[in-house]
Amino acid sequence: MADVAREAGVSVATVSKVVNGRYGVSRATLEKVLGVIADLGYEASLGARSLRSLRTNVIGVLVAEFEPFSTELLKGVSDAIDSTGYELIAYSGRHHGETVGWERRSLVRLAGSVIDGAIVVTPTIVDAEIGGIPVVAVDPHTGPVDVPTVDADNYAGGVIATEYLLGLGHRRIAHLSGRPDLESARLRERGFREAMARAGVEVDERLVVVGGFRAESAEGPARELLSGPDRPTAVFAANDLSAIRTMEVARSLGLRIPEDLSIIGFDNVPESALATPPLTTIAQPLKAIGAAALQMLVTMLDGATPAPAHVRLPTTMVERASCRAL
Amino acid sequence: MADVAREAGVSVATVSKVVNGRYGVSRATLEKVLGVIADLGYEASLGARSLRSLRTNVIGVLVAEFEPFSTELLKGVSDAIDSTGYELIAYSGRHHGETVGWERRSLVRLAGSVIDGAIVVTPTIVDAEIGGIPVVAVDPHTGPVDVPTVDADNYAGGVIATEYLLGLGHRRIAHLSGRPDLESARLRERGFREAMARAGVEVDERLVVVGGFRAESAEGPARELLSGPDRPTAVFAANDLSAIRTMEVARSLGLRIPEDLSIIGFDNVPESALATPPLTTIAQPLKAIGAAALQMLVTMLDGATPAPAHVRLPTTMVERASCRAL
DNA sequence: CGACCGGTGGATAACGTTGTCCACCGCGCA
DNA sequence: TGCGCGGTGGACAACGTTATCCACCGGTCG
Repeated sequence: MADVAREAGVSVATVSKVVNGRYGVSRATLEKVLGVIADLGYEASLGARSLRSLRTNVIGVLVAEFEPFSTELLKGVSDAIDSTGYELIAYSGRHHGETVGWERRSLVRLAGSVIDGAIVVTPTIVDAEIGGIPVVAVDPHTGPVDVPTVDADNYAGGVIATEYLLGLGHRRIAHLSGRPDLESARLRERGFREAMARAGVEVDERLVVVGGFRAESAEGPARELLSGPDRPTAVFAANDLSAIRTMEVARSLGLRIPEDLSIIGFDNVPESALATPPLTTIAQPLKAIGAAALQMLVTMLDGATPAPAHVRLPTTMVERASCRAL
Repeated sequence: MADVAREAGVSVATVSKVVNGRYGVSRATLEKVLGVIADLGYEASLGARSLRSLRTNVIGVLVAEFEPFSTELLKGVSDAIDSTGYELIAYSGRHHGETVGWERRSLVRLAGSVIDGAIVVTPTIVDAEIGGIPVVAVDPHTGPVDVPTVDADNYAGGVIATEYLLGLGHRRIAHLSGRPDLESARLRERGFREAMARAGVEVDERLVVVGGFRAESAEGPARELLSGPDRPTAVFAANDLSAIRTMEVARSLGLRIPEDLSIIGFDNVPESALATPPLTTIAQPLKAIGAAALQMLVTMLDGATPAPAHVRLPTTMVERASCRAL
């Protein structure tokens, strides 16, 4: 900045004013300084700026890991950020095998020097303010908290999936549930039970088993479910990964899909469209979730309180070929 | 830091020494200070630190966009970084529709205040040093440059794929090539031609068409290739996306795979395993590439020159079910 | 017994920016 | 003509950290 000032024949203070679009500088000086900045390719030091002004115009997205879910979300945030004037960095905090407290530590480190606010996409929840910066949580897995949140309507998704199967005439419907410690999984199961109850169909508890959210963890329970004496005609799996694995298990048991068994998943991951047969599933509007979270965070950065503090976006069904009418 | 110093009854200078593991602090003071730091949850301000010491211990990965390719690579870097003592941030630079120069601008902004070095995963290449920080390029698309680079052996991959098809007895082999402006695509085609020449099989130029790297761009050329009078018995597609679309086109033309047409792809994207039939393809060691790039960058950060300056990792074939012997 | 030396901790000056004053200059109005 | 005022630019002190000194203290060696 000193270089720019010298080259333009003004003081650093004036350059600072120009850079920050402050009032009190004549048009002639403004253009002169702007010209020099362009010539020299000057970029303000983020560190020094934040040190002084406590603002960096950068927001961070903290993810547990870079996988399809968080990546798609990131894309949503990335698309939406252009209009806000903020920059975006993504940050994966899990390190050194520490499993607890890393979110907080990661956030604190960047807060107050690199980022003005954060969107956290992690299972364990944090406070509404960490290191003095506002935080929005996406898909919080641990129930109601005081942090502003954005998530998909997992409950409604469970209802939609179940009602779809009921509408196709199925009555013996199994639910391969997700990780019981995660709120999203519990909500999907609640939706399932609610839809069954509303339709007056009793849930056979032997048909509700925990499958987790990974293919491997679902394999055993799926096999158990399908090799019993009185097997279901349809399965609502808590996510696509377990649904796809369930299809494979079914095939290995000689069951055809959807002729002998209907399966519906949750999440609409890219693979589900390519599975054999293509998987009918419930889609989460990941990009919209990312965009909404960003919007809330920007509101908070402007000093306002986002209303509502908890946004729940609708889930929709993607009908493919893994279910059939009974 | 002042708080910590007061609480521990020492000066800020001493706290700084403790934080940085500098010599000249007694064990007693060390532990005292460490204890207070833990109590207060103190985290050094990255901005201030870099302002003074020109080091942040953070390296950045600059990607054009968050898609499967860069995400997998990111995971490789992320896995490898634990042992280095550096932190990782990812950064997507494309903004506001600017298509040129954004890499440089993004890098300069973060350089010198946030990151100590960068791994760039972008098509257009940059200088070896930007804003004074070292840079490693991954999969540079524009041929030899003076930046240290890491990429997969696209040429050998082309050879392997073609020789595989030749070994299955195919002679009329088509190549659906990638974006001609990208070095990786040209190398894959070179590998194809070399393998054909070595086997003494002449390339029918009508069977070499540009398909690009996206499913949509490949559809037309694929259809043209397969509906001609003297259609090929095998297709080597420049990437999996175009290969999968080619399979769909083939099916729509009444061709069975692999009975009537063998297809091999490139990249081994997750979808390829789930395609119908599962796609035989050439895999790039994405995680290894990320890890190698990180290793080179760390070497450069230590002041050394990485040797060799260009690392080329081997591609391997993943044999699935989309090819058969003639 | 005195000087030196290793070991320890502190004072202090940067690093590059921004916000707050303050000074100056020319013009209009009393 | 003198005073005030708006418009412009600059001086200067922070922000939180680190590197470079420098001071002190106890012990040891000559």
